[in-house]
Amino acid sequence: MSTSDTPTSGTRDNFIYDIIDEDLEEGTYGDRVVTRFPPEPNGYLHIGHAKSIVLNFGIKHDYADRADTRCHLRFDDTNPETESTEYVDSIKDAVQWLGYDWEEHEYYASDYFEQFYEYAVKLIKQGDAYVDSLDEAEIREYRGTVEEPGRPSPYRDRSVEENLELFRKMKAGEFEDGEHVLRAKIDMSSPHMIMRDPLLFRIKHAHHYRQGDDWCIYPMYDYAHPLEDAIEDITHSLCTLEFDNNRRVYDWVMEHCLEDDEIPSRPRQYEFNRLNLGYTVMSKTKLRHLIEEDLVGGWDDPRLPTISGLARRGVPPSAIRSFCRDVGVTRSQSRVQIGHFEHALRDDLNPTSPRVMAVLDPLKVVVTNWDEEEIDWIDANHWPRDIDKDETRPVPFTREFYIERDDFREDPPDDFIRLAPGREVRLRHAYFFTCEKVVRDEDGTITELRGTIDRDTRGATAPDGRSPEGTLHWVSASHAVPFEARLYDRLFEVPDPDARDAHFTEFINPDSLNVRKGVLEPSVRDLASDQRVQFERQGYFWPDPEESTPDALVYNQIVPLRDTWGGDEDRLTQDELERRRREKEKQKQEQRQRSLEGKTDPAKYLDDDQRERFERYRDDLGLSHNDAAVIAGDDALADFFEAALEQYEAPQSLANWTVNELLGELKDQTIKDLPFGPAAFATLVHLVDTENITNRGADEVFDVLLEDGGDPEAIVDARDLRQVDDTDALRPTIEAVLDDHPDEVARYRDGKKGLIGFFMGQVMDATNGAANPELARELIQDQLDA
RNA sequence: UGCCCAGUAGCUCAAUCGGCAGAGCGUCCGGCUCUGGACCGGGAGGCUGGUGGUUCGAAUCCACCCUGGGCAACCA
Repeated sequence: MSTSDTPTSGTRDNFIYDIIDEDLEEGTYGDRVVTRFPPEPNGYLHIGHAKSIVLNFGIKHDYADRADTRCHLRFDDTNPETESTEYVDSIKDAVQWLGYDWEEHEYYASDYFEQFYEYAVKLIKQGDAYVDSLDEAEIREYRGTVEEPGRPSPYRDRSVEENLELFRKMKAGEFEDGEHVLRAKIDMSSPHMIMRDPLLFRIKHAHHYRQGDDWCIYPMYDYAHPLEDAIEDITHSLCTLEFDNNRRVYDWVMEHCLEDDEIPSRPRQYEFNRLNLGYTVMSKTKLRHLIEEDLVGGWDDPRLPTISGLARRGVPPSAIRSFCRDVGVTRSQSRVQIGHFEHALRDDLNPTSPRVMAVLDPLKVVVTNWDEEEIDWIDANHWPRDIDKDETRPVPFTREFYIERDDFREDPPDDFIRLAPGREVRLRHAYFFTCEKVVRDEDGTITELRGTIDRDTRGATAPDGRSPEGTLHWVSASHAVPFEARLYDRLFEVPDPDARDAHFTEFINPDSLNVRKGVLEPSVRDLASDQRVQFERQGYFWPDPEESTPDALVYNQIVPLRDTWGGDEDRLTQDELERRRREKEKQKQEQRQRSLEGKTDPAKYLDDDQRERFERYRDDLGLSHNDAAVIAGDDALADFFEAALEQYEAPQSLANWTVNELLGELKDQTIKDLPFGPAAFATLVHLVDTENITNRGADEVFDVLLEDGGDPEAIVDARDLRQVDDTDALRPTIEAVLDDHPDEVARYRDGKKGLIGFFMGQVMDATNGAANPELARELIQDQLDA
């Protein structure tokens, strides 16, 4: 994995980049690639927004060498009631902190209010919008439900003049809130709820933080957002999956507001999966709840996933960037494990954080063979050997020092490699130490350890080559710098606190903040106040920017080191993996059962006429049950099929092509719009049946037909697609393919039989799909087994 | 039969418009080591949600079904 921001192969590739590549190739937007990050200034940004920021600004950087790129920062401030300048500023801080620069492209939706109004007037004039005077409850009622169609509002057919006049008055402030709204006139019976005449403008006599009291009508998101994109000449408008449905209105607004010549290069919306992190909450309301109830310290509490919280905790922006690139941009919902995030942090911090020693829970150790006054200043490297840096700092070794209480066990388990009575350990950078005596107070608590060091082991290596298994960090007692360490753990005890029956605060982890009074080695005084460091064997830390002072140092734990020894109970054990595998297998079984039980006959959905047709297809024409039902159930398809049948009387062949090939192309066009008719279709199928062309060749002809129409025979001749089923003609091609791929041949002969598909593909490509596949397969097999 | 989206290794994602099912993380084992860290090497882990169909060939195309999520705000 890479920690740099230069896009590396693998991490930058996602379906959006594919789309951009294609647009660049086809010149949809010339050489422009313009994205935008459009937050509403009504809350603080969190790591979920970071993913969007990294995506949008990342595109600007990644395509800079090939295209004219920009990324706008746009405040989507169309709702005066919740927005404020305070949020605008915090959002700008967050974007900058993440390392991105919007340059002069800082925009506000509220600056476009006049244009939104003008476009609305245009819609009204076109008859595409109307003023509705139903109240809120009535509008809801008229809209219907997901199962029942809506009904048109009684005001739906007001004249253009009346609508214009009312809308003007709405703007002029002549009505109260809620008296009227402006609606798009689309389709009240649409199966898509969003298209049942969506609201465009509502009346709101409210003070806007930027526009003051200039406006009393405010546009809705579905109307404003596409126009904002269009006004700014955005090319790729990226948003999260839950806006998928809204894309229909987005497209509608584009097509009804823009001029015809603007349509081809209009912005298009693409949806990607939002970031869900385990063991935390991300919604604005839940975050606000935590703060208002004093369950955390504020928006910048280091346990929060807010950008300000992460920044205060010490997470480097570069780590967030690489994490966001790592999690992937797809269309499938997902929840990312917190361990993934922590890995990204360590990966970023490891090569950039100098090592120092800190003891968080001190236990005093006295070296009985070391004088009170003697100080050995050791030149200790800030970096481990595998990092290519070598600054050092002086570390004092003295008679008394502290070690971590945890690092000593009086009665250690077998796999414990640290200090125990009579055992020798290595003191990092210093000497080997052997524990000889345990001192305790009257309660039995250990207060002190006594023992000796081996003076020959200075530099922590022994001349005789012995090497203790354990290495401990330590801090000289006489030179110790006291400090406070704040250790943070996940805020919630469950991975999905917001998806449970109980209120999410029930799952708050009581130990999410753990404060320790510890000691630091003196060299930390020489570090910059914002220097991130690794406390050896513990984790990455930095001074709290708000509360740490030179006299009272406070360090935040950014992330602990990976710990492979005991302790961590939610690590995935082998048993747990096995259990999950079994669970998954079981669920699959159950699902198989259910899906078998739920299976219905497609003929069940046919009406009487269709059923009659279905029976005729099945009984008279001998079509398979399924094909008969599919074709009979679609009137236009059935007409097409029957027309083709008059041309060429091969029912099942035509049915196969109709169902399996034609139907697949009919997702975004109708039969009427096809550039070819049933006759051409029948000819094509006939060519296949008579073995004039292969199925693969037929696919190619079909593609041409779909694109430009034409005569199949002519296409076959023009492209030289006639089937080759002559062994002598094929053999040289096959030999050439095998010669060109000696590695694959070797692997095939080694047992990787799946490669036959690869060879077939090569041969079919080489012959432009004309080779008789059965024959080709046979010949390839012969050659390979020879 | 409301509409839309998605189901690939434990997790996050790939698979060049039908042609070798792969990568990172995690896990296990080994190596290295003055951090139980980092790094290096290796292993395990898959009926591509299911059943049929089309095809020489299906994760990919078709049908039906199953599971999860989204959509019925004068929020965005």
